[in-house]
Amino acid sequence: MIEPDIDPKLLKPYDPKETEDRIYKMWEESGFFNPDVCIENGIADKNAETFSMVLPPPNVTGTLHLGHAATLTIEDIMVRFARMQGKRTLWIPGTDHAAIATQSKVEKILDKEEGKRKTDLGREEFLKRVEKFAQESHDTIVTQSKKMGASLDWSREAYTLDEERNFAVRTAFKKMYDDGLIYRGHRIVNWDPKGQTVISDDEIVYEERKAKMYTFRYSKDFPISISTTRPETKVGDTAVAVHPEDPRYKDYIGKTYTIEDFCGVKLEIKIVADNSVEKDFGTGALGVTPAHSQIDAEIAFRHNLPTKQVINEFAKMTVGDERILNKKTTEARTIIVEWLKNEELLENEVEVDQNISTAERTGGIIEPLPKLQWFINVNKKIADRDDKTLKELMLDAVRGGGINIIPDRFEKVYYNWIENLRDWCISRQIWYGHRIPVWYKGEEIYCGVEAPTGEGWDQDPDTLDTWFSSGLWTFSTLGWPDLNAPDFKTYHPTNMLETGYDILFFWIARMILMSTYILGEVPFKNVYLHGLVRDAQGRKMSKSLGNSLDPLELTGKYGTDAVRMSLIIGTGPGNDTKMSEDKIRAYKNYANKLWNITRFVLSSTEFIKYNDDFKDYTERESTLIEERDALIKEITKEMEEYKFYLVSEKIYQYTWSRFADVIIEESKDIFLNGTETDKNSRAQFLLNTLTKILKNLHPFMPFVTEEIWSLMPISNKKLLIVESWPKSTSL
RNA sequence: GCGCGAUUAGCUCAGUUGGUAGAGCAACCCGUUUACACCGGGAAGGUCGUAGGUUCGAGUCCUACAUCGCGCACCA
Repeated sequence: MIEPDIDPKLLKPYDPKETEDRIYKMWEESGFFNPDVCIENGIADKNAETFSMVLPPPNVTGTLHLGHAATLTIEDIMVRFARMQGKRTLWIPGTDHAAIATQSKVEKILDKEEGKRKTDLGREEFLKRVEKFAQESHDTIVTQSKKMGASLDWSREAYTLDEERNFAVRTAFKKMYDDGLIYRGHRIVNWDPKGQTVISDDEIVYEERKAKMYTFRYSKDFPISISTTRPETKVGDTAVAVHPEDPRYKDYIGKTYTIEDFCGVKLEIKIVADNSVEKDFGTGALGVTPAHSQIDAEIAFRHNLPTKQVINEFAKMTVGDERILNKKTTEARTIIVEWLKNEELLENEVEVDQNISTAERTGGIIEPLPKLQWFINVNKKIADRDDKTLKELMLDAVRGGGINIIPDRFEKVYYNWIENLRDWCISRQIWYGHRIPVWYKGEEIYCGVEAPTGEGWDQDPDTLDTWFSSGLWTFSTLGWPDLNAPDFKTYHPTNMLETGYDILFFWIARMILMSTYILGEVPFKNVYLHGLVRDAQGRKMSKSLGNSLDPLELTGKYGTDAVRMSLIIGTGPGNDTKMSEDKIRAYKNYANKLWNITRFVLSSTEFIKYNDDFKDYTERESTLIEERDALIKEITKEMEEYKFYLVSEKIYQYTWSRFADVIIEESKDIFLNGTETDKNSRAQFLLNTLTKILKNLHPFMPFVTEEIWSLMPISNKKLLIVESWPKSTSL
């Protein structure tokens, strides 16, 4: 049955290796990833509806993992669908400098390979190393993204730390500074002794551990016992707080006790009454350490208590005699507990579960310290924004319906986060990042987009939290601060922000903050949150478990289309996806099935000339078309509702179980025994339906569909990537 | 402590406004003069986490509870 003039390619199984790079190159050369080119070529009307989206910029800390592959796939599906609908479609690529993450990665490499620390190199030389590393990571990321088939407009690629973005950052900072939203303050901050920097509340990861809670008195004649899991901080206590209504301690309120020798340290302890103390917790009395606890600092503020720092940036003791001075906090703890025992001051010790704060990036145990840092005030009323605070702006953006979050249960999570939000600490004591645009000269302070003129100005040595620049991403990539930049005018607010739910607070919330404040408009109209990619047993993929799958290895083995399908099918928004090689294999087979379907269809319909407008279908084909078009209608609606997991499965189902197993099978009989009319009708139908399958499937499996498309006997073909999404209006 | 999610065939998941359960993978049987063995045909497999409730009717709605996972808060 196979005619000799069919493309010989089709005689062999589908070979993604031979196909994918060639196809991607063809797309790139066409320029169709760029909406301007699409308009020039009449693919999108110059006034067509827009669809714009930024790619969540991957951190330049190495290579892409399956989570990135999932992001790229979901977004590429959205983008290809929009493009096929004739929209002016823009998808912006970029990478994130990821300040702390990148710097600590390079520090590790430097230590491992050369046994050096960053201070051995100095700021300038160290930064060169980081930049080199970042560049290499960037190149890998770009190659991998292309391998996934992502139809990103590379001509608009951006970096969170490049010139344009730096200018945007300085402009945004200056505006916030002038509006009094950015301030410098002496506060208890989260200090990471390992990374030697401050971090924000959101960069803390809690780890549950067993700890000992000790109950003791400062001295024999001190009237109240207190409990703590950190006895070493007690050398910094300046008060004991009790509940005002607690009859046990009422008589002591207001008195001050001097403890001459607490393991070599003299203490002045005042008894204060504070409503924040719970009577029923522990002894009902709380030793107040204003310098090393956020809550204690608040109590100290209310009662005007002195603050006494006893721990430094290296988590070592700064007071006491040789027993504890310069000792690590953990060593000092043991020593003080021993001392309490010897002095018979320790009343009991109990094992408790404790959540310990660690730094997300370095794993260091957080040491609360009083430090002078830069903050964003989230509770200050902003005159330009109807006297709303940043918190209120962020709340209103979602509550008012300007931003729609999918799945919507995350809206609650978002509200909850905002309600608990405190001022955002934005300064970091690391070298890699945007330098704070503030200069000092003696008592003078200057904030500006450019450095001040004149002699003797020193720039603040700190850099900004990486999320500060990420927060500007939807508009800093579109030409802002130039409000007349064509991209900014055309594509902002963006239509969609698609990312993993794990960075809802880190990133999405910050973009909403920046955009509603700076521009007075939302950064995006829709948020689509996908889940984590897990292994077949549902475990998180990690190097230590040895269960992580490398996307490049998988695409090499099974083809990109198969990997994409397996990342989509069975994955609703907000739910985690389980990945296994078995699953990918199934879709590799599917790509090949499609290939063989094509082989049959092309070779058995060579006797006709394909006519896209063919009308003389027999009864049988008319029924089949009705069925097919009902499906197209259904999946088009689901595409618009972002239900890609349903669409991909339905197309799979139709092509395999219906088109191949039933329709093609019965076609064999028709071509053998049918009338000329029957044969014609069937041949036209097969070709017509195959073209529709290819179009519907293209966003999901772009490579194999584009390759087959090139073999189709259709006149006036464009590349499939810019063909029109099928309308279900035929007949 | 507050909140969220999950619980449906061995595994992964669908199940739209309530009408007595579906798909893929795996396993089982049969089949290669066939577009495709990266295949076809067939059969098998579920008291829908538990207990109540609403309803003519519940996998679907309501209430408890259980197990797992997650977020936030607390963490003296």
